[in-house]
Amino acid sequence: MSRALNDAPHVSEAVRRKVKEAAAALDYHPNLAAQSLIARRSYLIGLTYERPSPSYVVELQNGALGRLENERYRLVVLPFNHVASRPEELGKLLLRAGLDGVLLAPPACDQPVLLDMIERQRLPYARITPHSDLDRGLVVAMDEVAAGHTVATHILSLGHRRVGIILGDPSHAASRGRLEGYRQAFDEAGVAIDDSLVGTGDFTYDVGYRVARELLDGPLRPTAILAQNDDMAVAAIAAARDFGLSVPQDLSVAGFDNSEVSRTAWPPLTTVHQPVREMAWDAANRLIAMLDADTDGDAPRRRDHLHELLVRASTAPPSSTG
Amino acid sequence: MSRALNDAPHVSEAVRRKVKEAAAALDYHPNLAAQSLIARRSYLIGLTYERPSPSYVVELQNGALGRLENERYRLVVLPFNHVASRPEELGKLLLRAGLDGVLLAPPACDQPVLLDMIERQRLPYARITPHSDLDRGLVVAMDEVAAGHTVATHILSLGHRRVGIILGDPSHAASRGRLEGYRQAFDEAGVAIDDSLVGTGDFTYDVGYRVARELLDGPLRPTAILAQNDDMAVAAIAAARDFGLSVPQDLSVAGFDNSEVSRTAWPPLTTVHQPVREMAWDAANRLIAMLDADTDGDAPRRRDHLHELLVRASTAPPSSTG
DNA sequence: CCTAATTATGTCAACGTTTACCGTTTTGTC
DNA sequence: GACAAAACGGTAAACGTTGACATAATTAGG
Repeated sequence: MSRALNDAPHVSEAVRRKVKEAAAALDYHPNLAAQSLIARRSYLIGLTYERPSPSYVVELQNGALGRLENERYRLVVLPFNHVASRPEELGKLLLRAGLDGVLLAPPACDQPVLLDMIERQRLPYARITPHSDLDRGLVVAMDEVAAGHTVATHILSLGHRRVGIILGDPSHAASRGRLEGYRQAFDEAGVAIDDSLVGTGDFTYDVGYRVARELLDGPLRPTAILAQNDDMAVAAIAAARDFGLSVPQDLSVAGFDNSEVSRTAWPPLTTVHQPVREMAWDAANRLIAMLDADTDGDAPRRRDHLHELLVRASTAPPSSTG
Repeated sequence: MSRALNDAPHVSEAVRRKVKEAAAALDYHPNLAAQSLIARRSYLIGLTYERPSPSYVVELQNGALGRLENERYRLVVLPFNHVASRPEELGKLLLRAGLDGVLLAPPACDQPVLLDMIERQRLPYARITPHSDLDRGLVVAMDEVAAGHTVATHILSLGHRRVGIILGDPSHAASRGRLEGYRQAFDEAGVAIDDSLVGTGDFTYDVGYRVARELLDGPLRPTAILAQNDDMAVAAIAAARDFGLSVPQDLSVAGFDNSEVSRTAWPPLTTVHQPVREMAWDAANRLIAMLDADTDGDAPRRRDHLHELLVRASTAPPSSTG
């Protein structure tokens, strides 16, 4: 009888114990489908993301799992590539997955079409570091502009003036936000951004490597490179090595994300710590709070997490010969 | 009516079309809990693994997801640390998760207690690269001994004789298997393994770094290091740098796994490609074949995948001064 | 044109829980 | 010891599908 196992009131201790013993003896496990059916809950939380670096995915996942650990909720992973070009497909996938709620990482969290779909079906969702429509749904954010500003200021204050920039995938709004932060820092320092030193990557090592080579091979070789994630920053270091440049003496390189590779690279990367794990935890936390409360009115809908500049060995003042 | 939507026979085209239109208009989605209840299936596949490198996790996950992509099955991730010391807890977790089947990565796949539990509850499972009880359950394997043999032979054939070894976590049977392969190769070459040059790591960068420093600081500095995964191999390169040794001139380093870091490290690592993604795909494939067939008799229970030695720039013959 | 076969549609039990309800027993109070 | 109140245990409806079965409508064959 369900009352005994679920510690409901109005049941004697003796009976409760006997039932629990019998259940244990028979290795009885309640049927989750039946429970779901009656509770109108699947106790499944979805996590959708798009092909970024392994360390990012794992951080994201671990953050969410950390919050779910002692809950009934389970995490279903639903990676999906090229959301920008086919948001409805992802929407269908999510709606068919029978989820109670979904965590949307970039760039899916910035697809209005997708948000429309899942709102229409009343599927609760939390957005991790979105960059548009910040008033929609639960939002867990990092101020990308401020983060970009911080790292660019670091480079400029070291004295660099010819600064190369490797942008991330243009479909990720993070790329634009960080660039905007760079711009502000450059403006404040009275330095102009040289468009010929701005290259577009896609957050992968390989493309980052190609773009870095182009920057270093150009007429105005930069003395520093701002890469929009760590993988591309590591690629820039590899490219520098090809040109016989040592980091940070001949070229400073700064990354973004504080991923594992930024620690294990040589030299260790100056980077910006994105508290991905904490943000994912927070997103899961707020999502399940909303699910369990069965109300979505009161809680603050947006929460900002702080970035942190980690100055390591890959940045230094430009050499006098530079 | 379910007949119309599920394309069952005995329903007129006209009715079928009308029902489907109405369903689409109302954004109707069948309730998965009710379907699960009657089908006695949750259409959930679990994946459990233990805190290894991000790239390994992502490969594993992507392999499994690749197979599940166009199936009804969804993937639930269930990482779990320190299985060796508490296998029953993982067993309970898995049994309570309401899964149709589970993919077990190391070291969970080598816990007899765990296998006993999930067998008793008739939870189908596939084991990815297990090392003991190879006749239990569905097995997707790589011959670790052969792989260890291959990489050790490579190092020996370059002429190295003083070879340091950094083992992985002892609770992973892979560590023992690879070491056994090293032994065979050393025996064949008539070279003895110097126990003072064997250190025990745990597959992490940090511990690998510490162990590598100890090896390089000892009385008999090795001319080559065999690390049992790439993260520790990269750590060994960093340690070598601390001692003013360049790789591969003064020290050869070989890793294991062909993880992303092995490509992006400098110099790029000689390593052994473990077809993790393919094995995970295969494990998922065989598992769902078993689930869908509702029989577990006929298919071969074990399948071996091939390793591949990738010789890159981190290994070279020992310098004459060595 | 009638019967039989075929095809289409409607009905209802079943899946395994939870919860509300109702009847019974125990406990407490005067 | 009688009564009210509280505690307990049993029963049955409900959750949203599927699939077996029954019934109704159509078609084919004699």
